[in-house]
Amino acid sequence: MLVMQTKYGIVKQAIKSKILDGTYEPHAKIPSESEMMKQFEVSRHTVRLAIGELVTEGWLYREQGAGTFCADRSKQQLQHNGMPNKNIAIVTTYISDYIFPSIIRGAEAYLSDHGYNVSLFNTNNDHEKEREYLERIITTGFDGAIIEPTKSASANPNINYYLNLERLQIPYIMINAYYDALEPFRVLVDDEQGAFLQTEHLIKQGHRDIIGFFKTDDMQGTLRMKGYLKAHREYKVPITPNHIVTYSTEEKHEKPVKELEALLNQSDAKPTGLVCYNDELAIKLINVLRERNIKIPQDMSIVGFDDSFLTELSEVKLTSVAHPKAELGRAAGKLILDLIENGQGKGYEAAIDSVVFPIKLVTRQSTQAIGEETLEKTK
Amino acid sequence: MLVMQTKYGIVKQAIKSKILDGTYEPHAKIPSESEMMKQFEVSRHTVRLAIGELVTEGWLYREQGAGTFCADRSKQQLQHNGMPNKNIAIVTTYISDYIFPSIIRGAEAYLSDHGYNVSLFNTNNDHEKEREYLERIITTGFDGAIIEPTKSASANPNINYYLNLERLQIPYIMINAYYDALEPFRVLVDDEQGAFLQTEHLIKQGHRDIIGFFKTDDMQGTLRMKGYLKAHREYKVPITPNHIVTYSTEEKHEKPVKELEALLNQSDAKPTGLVCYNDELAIKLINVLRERNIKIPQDMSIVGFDDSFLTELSEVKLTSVAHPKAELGRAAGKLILDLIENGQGKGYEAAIDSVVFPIKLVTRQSTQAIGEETLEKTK
DNA sequence: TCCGATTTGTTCGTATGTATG
DNA sequence: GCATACATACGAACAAATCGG
Repeated sequence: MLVMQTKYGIVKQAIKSKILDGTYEPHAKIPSESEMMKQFEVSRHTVRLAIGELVTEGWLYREQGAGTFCADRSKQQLQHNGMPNKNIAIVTTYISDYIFPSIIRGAEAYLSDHGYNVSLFNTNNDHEKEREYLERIITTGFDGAIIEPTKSASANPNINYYLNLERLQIPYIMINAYYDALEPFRVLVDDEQGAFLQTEHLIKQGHRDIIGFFKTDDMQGTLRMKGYLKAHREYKVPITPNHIVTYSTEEKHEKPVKELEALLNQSDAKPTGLVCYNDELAIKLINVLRERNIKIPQDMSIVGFDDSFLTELSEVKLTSVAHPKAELGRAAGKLILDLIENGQGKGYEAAIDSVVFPIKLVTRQSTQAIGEETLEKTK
Repeated sequence: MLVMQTKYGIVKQAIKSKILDGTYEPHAKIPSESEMMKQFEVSRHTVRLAIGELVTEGWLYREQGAGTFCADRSKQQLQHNGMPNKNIAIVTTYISDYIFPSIIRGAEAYLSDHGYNVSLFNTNNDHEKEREYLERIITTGFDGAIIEPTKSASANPNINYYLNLERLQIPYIMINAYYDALEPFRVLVDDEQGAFLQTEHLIKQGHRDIIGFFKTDDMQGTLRMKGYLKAHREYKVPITPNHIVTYSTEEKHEKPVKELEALLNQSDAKPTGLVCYNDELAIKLINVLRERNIKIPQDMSIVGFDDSFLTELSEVKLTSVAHPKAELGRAAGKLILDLIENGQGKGYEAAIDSVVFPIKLVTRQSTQAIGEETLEKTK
């Protein structure tokens, strides 16, 4: 649904949300007009306008003297069912992220081969958008959904929608991250282990002052930070607090670069290694280092994450952590089809289970042991 | 219709009668609200109630500032008994191509905002797959399709499917390229002009031996080759046949690199400039040059195509040709909605038209005039 | 059956915002 | 810039239906 800037639109959306997230069950009475007036601090006229439209759209019905009630859409649904065929929704945060297309492609290929259509939605990491799409998944009648959670590190305001999906027996799985409270089926990469490998690699090469850059508004970032810390503890390397740089999606273009520059300018505990949230950031930081004539890997070792095509692009090939991207999408497609075709009711089928993908380090030229001479590159 | 005792019911009935008896013809303006107030001696609110219901029932439509008009009911019947849902298919060749996500995102954002679901299909540039998806689009009942043609340079064995789409009045548009025989609505970048700009730029800087690399299994590549040739002719620069390197999708990882190496090894007519099919190839070729210690731009100028984020990634920032990617997707979304909601039957509506996006050259550091000293980079 | 409180239904008045021509 | 027309919003009053006591 489009963004409603008008008051009645806000009221309308609020009511509709409570229908879709299951707060108002079919035939249950919704609050009276006067209650709504207080609740939203609007006039009765405005409340009536909102309710009126929902009535004409078939969401509610009114009974004079009695109240306004939630309509039972389940019956109309059969008649109304729009998409006759097999449809799966994929909800991601950013379609454009350099890493996502592979995952989407993997899922699309598998699902297409099994006769399903794949619809794409991207939330731009915005909870509002996520809600809008969950509403659409419920109303349009998708057979299942593959969802990358929006802002997975923070509490999710749309929990009720997910619970309603379960109530309506629309299977869904989460990829890359998940909301703890839901305990959904999921397909993940072992992010903590990944960052552990990044950090361990540098520690074993003698690095002690290692900066970690983590995007912490999603679960992946916080897990990777955990892996970074774990490696330090396990190898008894003291942790310097300001060597951990966290940033949010909005800050990704500015903050890490600025923080690195600040850390390079200070004299004590000069960093010799960088652990990056992903390859994109690593490339960005390499550019910063290049401008300061800091040689890689002689003066600074740097490790990326994702093992994307970016690792091969730079002059110095990037050491990175590899995870199977297309396979991850494929596994997600397989899991959701298992759920649709076999398992009704979460937890029923012991045969169906979440998947955690293993991860490994791919060593290239952007890291070396402290003090070591660079080997001449041989092709 | 039953007798309406309420005032708004009377007004409503009166208006409806005049529609049914032909007093108000389709698209004719009906009296304004204030006129109705006088005529029926009721308040404005009452008039609005009456008109409002007629609008939701599809008898009238309102335009702010202009007036209220009689709807054309004859056409709505056809649309209404069809599918209640809004679904658009996007068929691309490669979801994973670094340039595609932006286009898909642009289209997805626009279509989502207008309440449509977007389904994704990728053909891997395989006609078989394309056919499979076209079948699915027809049988599943999509409202429209945005299609990037598979192997657009060669004849298409699935022409009949496209013709059938037209017969079934399922609107479709093509992006990036199109099959000549169909003359579809389309959203394109001016590829020929783009390659003309690439080549012209080098010629004006004194380059005479310019290699052009073109992927010629799609229309874009052949058009770009045309632009390359046109620039040579226009500036009266002789064309060396083996300075044109063509390759297919399958060959893209190997052939251009090998051809470049072969051309560098030969002694006569040493190339001083490279015109690349896209940025990805340009970066790949830059790596080849780097291994041979050929300096860019002193010894070799190189121009990319797409103005993607890759241009900023390399040590030497890449001169490239820019086209608006997300806007192209957006325009495609807009065009298909125009066709769905307004235009039935191709060619009918003169208001709806194909779009060709302008293109421009973005000069960075990977090109310079023959013999010129490199300016020191200043930040 | 009636009463009164509650809830929706109809109607009027008024004001301000915004798009169109 | 101006008048016109629809869009949104507040307030008030009374009518009609429902429901519990």
